[in-house]
Amino acid sequence: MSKQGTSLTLVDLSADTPCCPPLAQRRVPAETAAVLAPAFKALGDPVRLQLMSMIASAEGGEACVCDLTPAFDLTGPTISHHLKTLREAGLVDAERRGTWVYYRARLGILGQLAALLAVEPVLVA
Amino acid sequence: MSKQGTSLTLVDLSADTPCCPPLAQRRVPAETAAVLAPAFKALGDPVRLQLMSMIASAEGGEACVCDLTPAFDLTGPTISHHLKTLREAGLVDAERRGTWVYYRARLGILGQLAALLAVEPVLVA
DNA sequence: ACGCTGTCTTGACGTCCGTCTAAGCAGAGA
DNA sequence: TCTCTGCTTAGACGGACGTCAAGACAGCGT
Repeated sequence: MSKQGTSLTLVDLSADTPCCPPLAQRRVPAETAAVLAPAFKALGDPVRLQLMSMIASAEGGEACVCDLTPAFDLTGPTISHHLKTLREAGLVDAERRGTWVYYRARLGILGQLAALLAVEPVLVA
Repeated sequence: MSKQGTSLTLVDLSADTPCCPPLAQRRVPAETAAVLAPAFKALGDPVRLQLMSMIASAEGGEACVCDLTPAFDLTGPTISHHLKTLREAGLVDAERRGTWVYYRARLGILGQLAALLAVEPVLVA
């Protein structure tokens, strides 16, 4: 987890990096913004926001693509494309188990984004 | 700026609407996603994320365009365009006082977005 | 009143994004 | 092995986005 991964197209955002104080407390540096903005951009589409919610709120924290796809009036490839976007943003993980592919939310990343937007100091249980 | 925001294409997101439980607790409905996604999309650009942070973390909660613009290697109109995007997303308010225009962050909206992303229940003081 | 300074709007251009159809790949079952 | 089902990738197309240069508008100072 050394910080050498600067050439990544993908977001790093390992959960063990506390990442940053609230946006409203200290000005976000350019490099940090460059790393975090793609995550927000990934959530900036209604379909992906719903996908993210369906995955994160699913039983066991994971959802099958076969359950996600029929929830939208979109073709399979389009849903797959959106899931890939979420994956590349580091927001979800994919795992194939037999016939089906399951997606699991990275709650740590989600929590970091929440902390960044938090106005009041966030108290975590 | 006589726009009072009644016929809106703009996001409503009034601070008095609790809006929604955490994304990871209950599935976000399509209409809610359609309203919230533009706010995340607005934060999905490194420049706007920095602008948002600079405004929210500024003294008195507001920042002058004349302070924001020179912080980037971008032209004035481009910064103005990004600020308009933040304004239309309901994330900031603009006010002209004499020569300069000041932008103020809508912390309530920011807090709602944070609450939506929150994984653990958020305790607000 | 006049010009000056600061900000916003307009119009344009290149790139990226969301969506589709068609094709490719991976497992499961017969 | 062959085929069927489920998911992803590839290619294409229309629309939206980020950026800039040029022009327009609003206040201030002389």
